[in-house]
Amino acid sequence: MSIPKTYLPKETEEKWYSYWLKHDFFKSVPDEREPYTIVIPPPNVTGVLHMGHMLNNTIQDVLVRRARMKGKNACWVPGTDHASIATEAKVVAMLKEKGITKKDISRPEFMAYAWEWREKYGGIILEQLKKLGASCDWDRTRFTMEDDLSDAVFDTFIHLHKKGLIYRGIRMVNWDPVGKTGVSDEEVIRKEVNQKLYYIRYKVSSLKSQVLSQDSTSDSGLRTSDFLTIATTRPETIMADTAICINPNDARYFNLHGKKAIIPLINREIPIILDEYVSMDFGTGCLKVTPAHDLNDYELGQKHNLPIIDILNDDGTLNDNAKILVGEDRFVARKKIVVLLETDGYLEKVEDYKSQIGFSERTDAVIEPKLSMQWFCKMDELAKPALDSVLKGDIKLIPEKYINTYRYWMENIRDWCISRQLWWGQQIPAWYLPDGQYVVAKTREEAFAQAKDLKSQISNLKSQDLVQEEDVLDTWFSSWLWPISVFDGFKDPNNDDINYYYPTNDLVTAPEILFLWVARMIMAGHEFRGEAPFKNVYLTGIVRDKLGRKMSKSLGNSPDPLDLIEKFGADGVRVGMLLCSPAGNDLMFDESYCEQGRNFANKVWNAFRLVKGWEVDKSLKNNNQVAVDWFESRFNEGLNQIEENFAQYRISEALMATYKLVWDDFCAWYLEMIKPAYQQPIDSGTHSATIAFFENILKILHPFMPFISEDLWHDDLFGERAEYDCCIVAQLPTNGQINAQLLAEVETVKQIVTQIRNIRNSKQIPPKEKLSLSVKENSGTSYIKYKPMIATLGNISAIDVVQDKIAGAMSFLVTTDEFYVPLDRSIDPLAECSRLQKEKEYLTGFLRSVNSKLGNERFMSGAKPEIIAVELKKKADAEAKLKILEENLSTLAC
RNA sequence: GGGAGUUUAGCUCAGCUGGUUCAGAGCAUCUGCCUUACAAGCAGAGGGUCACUGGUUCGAACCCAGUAACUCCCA
Repeated sequence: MSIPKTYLPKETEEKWYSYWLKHDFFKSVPDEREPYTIVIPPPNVTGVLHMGHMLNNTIQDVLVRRARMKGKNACWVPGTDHASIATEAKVVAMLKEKGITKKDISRPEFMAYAWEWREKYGGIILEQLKKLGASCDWDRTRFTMEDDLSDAVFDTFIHLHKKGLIYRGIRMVNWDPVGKTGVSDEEVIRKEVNQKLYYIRYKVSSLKSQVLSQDSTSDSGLRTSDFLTIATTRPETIMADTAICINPNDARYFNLHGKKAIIPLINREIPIILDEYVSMDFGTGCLKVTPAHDLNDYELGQKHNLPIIDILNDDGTLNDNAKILVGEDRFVARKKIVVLLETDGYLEKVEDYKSQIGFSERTDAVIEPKLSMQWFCKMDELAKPALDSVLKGDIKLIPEKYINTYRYWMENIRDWCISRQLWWGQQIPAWYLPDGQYVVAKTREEAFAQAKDLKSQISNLKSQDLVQEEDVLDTWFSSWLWPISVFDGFKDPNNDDINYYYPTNDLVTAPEILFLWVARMIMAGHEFRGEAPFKNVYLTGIVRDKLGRKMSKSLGNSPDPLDLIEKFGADGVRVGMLLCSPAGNDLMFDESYCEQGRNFANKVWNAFRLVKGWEVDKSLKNNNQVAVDWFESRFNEGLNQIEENFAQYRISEALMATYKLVWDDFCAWYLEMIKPAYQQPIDSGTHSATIAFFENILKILHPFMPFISEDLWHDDLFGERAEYDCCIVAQLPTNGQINAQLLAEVETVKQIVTQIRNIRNSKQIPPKEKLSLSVKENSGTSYIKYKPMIATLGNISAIDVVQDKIAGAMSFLVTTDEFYVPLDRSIDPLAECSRLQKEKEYLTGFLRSVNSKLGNERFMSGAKPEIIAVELKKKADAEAKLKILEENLSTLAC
């Protein structure tokens, strides 16, 4: 039998993942146990695994595995969402390669292609999650476009429409000219962009028109009063202007009141209006008003009853209303119009200008504000219970700092634009009559029945006369139902699953979608189940690179998670992710964390090799009972720390507590305490205790490192395992006794050992050379019990208890006990002396500060008695130590 | 422009209700070790004016006020 020196994760991972699957360990069905449920934030079907998923799903898996090991019926529901814009874009791209354009095919044909695409690629990301070790109940995998979930969407729409919460309206929406759909505010990413601010002259028309001379492009133009100058970043929209607005208080422009301006190039006359909205110190103080292409201008236009001229097509090209540059793309048009303006002398100057511009999250196209008829869902009524449940603490946000943001958003909530001008998605179940009225119904038949009942009935209305709304619903309109719909809570609101698993326990997601998704799920939970969908929301940070930049494809600064797993093993990567992810803060990811994780796995592997290699001699008596008792106490103490950290969702700290318990306490101290000399056997008592410890260690490691723990679990060192006796379903150890005195005394022992090692280090004494140790016990602590431990750890041949100081030996002080290590080489009295002097200085200073406190009347009267007692003890200890130090210094005669 | 948050060792972070000379962990660094479980390791060590300024207090990394820098959200 040969165990490799390093842990090799690859085969282990494949082996145990399929073993778990085969034995249905991830599967959950309702039973009498307490449920523990997580629904996955459904990744986008078009997606591939990125670092954000890695973090998010590692955390979920840790929580789920831990719940399973605490005897709960753990259920982690996986799935994907249909991501209408992103998927439609992919499908359009695929069709383009085949030489097909979307408008050449029918809606059903397009949908067939889309489904084909999703069959082929939609499962990739879920397969990747398996590599990470995700213990999802794969039989429960759902997809937001599947029939049952789509039905839930339709029923919800109809329900909300009946309640009067859904309406149609013209709104300025964020238009994505590439995706050719409206998108919500949350799907617009604002970026600061370097732009140009163009200063353009408009003739003022009630004056006699003048012929522009070639050199009139100088600054003096503004003051000639024949012209006014506006500043704009979007010169291509001047053809859509319907007014010029100035501040009525702007003294510079009193002369313009009541006059009109003429749009350059197209010579259309527009009014000059007055509104305090215009800030006098921005640009020139003259604002061009373009209601069709700017949200603020739209509102201004409404206020002043201005006409609306829309000069853009859906794809961002100019339409006939523009009169000039028709058919040109908006950005091409911008360049060309600047040339035209300049040629005709209308361009006064151009300045560099920085401003925020919106980009489509899905297509990265510059968002165009556009007026269009959309469907909206009223939010204020739905938002109320959703806000309350967070404020009352029924739902906990972790970290809590998000409560403020959540509250602010929910109190200022705007209606939700739920329609999208796409095909891939749930087509809105609204049916138009020939006269423009509409009814909302799930099927044509139901719609027809309703239509016939409308008052303004159309004679001879036939079912075929109804035309279904072309738009589909926003993907979030499916996702907000996810915690209910995955358990078929709409189809069958009283089924066993929904009754058992709902509300779920924890939701793990990114703060960026707190409103987009989490808040809406909470609303849906209250609206459709009368209760919040989960109890805790754990908000992870954003994964950034070590320079603090968000990881993104375009920057190319994101490692491929699967490469990382290949390189460091899934366990190593999981540990690496968690090591750098404080709750709620962004994490500066670096591969070295995964390396640390891999090293940790290797450490566990080698500890196992050590224990595995021991021969047992039953005739030996157990010399290690103190060590065994100590580690048991220490383990229980560590268990408490881990438990506490988990209770507060401090997962990276729970991991660090586990890491130190295993590496420092178990490997570095305990195993070294009990390790028999080379090729010597071990007694059976120590051996079996150690194996039991090891088994417990595998359990506490399992949620973090499922593969290596499961693999070692099945080694015959632990005896025969039944087929279903697996680490994944082992029960975590429960809290046992903690012997505080023992723990404290061993800490003292460790200090002694460290001091001995220091002496070795400073005197270049090899670890193999045995030393002897004498102790002068002043503190009342007896070291008899710990003699074998100290001897082993410090490689000491004999420990004597002495009554007098030993001259000429190396010495050190632990608590108030004096230790002497006689050396056969001479010690350097000067070095020794300065070391003691330093210690003395420190203690003197310490004592001084303690004394000054104790001598301060206000401290003595103000501080709590316990604190005073502590100070008194500090004083006594320091004085005792100082006394010994002084004695030693005088022995050295320096 | 409004709001929130952050600032502690070279890096990533702990530090609960103010009370050990309180400044801590992991990683990285340095020194010495190939001591047969592990060099993906072992044993040690060095690193900090707790962003800055003031205040409250017997006592401040912690509480208060102001300043600066960074981040996020909203407009």
